[in-house]
Amino acid sequence: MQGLPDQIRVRFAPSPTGYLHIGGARTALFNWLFAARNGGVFVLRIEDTDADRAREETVGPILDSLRWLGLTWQEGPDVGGPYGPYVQSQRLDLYRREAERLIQEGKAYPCYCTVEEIEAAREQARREGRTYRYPGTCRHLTEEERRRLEAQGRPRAVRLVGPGPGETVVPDLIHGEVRFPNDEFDDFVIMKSDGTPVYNFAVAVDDHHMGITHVIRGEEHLSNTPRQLLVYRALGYEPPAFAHVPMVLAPDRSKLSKRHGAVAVEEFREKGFLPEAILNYTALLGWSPGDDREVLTLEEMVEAFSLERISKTAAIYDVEKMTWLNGQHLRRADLDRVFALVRPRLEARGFLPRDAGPEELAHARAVVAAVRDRVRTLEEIVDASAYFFADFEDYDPEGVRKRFEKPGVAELLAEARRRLEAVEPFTAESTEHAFRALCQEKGISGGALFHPVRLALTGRTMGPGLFDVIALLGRRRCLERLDRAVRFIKEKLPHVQAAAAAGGDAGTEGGAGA
RNA sequence: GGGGGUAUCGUCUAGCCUGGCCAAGGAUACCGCCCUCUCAAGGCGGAGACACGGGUUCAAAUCCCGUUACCCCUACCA
Repeated sequence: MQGLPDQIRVRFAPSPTGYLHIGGARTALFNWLFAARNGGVFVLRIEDTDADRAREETVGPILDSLRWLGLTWQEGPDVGGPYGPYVQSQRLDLYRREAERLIQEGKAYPCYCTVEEIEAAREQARREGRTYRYPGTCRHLTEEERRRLEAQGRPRAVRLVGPGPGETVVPDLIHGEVRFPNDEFDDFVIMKSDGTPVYNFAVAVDDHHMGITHVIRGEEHLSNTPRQLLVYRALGYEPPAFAHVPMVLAPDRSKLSKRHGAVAVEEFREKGFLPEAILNYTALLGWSPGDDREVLTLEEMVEAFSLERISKTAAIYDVEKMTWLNGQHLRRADLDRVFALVRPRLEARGFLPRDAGPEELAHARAVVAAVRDRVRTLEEIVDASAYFFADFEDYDPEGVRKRFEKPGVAELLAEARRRLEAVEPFTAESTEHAFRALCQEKGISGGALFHPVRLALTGRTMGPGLFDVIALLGRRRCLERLDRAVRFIKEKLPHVQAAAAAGGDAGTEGGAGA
């Protein structure tokens, strides 16, 4: 890499909203990847200068989600670092000092206009169809006027002296040079009258004082960047490089928010998503590795990452594809880790005692191994393995129609039961052998036996290979469930026997035929 | 209203800078076939897009202009 500073420093700067959503996670990931790729430092900073927002909500969940994803930071509110504190509300002195300096240098000035006065003027302008710009009322106040206004107890905000004519251009690594006419910018407030900084001021001050070299953030900040550039210029600081990444939108193309169902990383975690899948999926939202790979590990992403390969178009996030990717990672993941992740879920459902012994654990682990290839999330593993741990309630209705409502099924299942009772040892191999022999004798196909047995054993029509199911269930449970099925057919489906006797294939509502 | 950004299959994207290799590639989702005791997985196939209109050029998804749509900013929110 050439032309880059000795030490790349990037940051992720969330405000305390109480949760980390997919879009934020992706912004954090892009920063993290950029740092990792270039041997840089990833800094975490909390932007909590908005009193209203910061009050109730917390940063805790955001840090938790980041940590869970594995997007660790070298400097941040919890671990500290040489440029701390990393929470804006603890850096007020800095902002005040910088603002005062600008006032001394004539690049900013105190403003005593009240919010109400400004509101009124803005409203008036709107009625007249004009664009409101702060007229610079307080810009040329004499010392005496200032003292007088101050004496009146007027609130004192600080405004930056706006730019002269011309344009401000934002050099952006993704968008190229974006030009903004300067008459767009008036003397905007940099310090509120309550002594806290305004976002556009605080970011610029912090990014400079924290030595940030590359600002990688959402595109919604692109329009604000010229204002920040104005702050850099006034302060006499060299601005960092900017890269505005396209936004992540909800399925209805609107901005991501809680009301769109699952958008928070924490929710996906609860639903049984793997962190690497979320990382993989969000990376693909606006970035591609340059070849046709889609299932990528973090390491592979680091190796392939570059800002140049980030697209400019907003992306709508699609849970379906993320779920597919999760399945891919679930299959590739180490079985012991998957089991460790599923275990608490099994315990929560009462499928596995919390003090399970080695034998029980080994069995549960084998169940997970058998089931994980056909599901996409951890929670689905639990759903798919329920019948291995507890008796199921009902048989799948469609399965009953297709597999139980056949003449002679009860007898067939009874015979299967006898074979299972006798087979030795009780393994997948030997039971399969015994069942195939039975089919041979009866002159029926494998399916004719396997399907009803599966339904009898699991209540379902789908699942792992039947003989794996049998071995995992164990002899006792198999026999019990086969008995139960025979009873069920005889008691609940007497018409099947009757129909068999009458030689008819009783009333299934036939399809329209192709 | 003003300023800015973006526009390729439903969705995520490759291609665009360095026009021709693009009768536009991959993925997901959907449909079908194969495999198979089922469901998945896997393999194969199908359907599905260059927003619109003008240019420039022998040639445009790629360059230029305009239109439209969507998003962002325009706060003493971040």
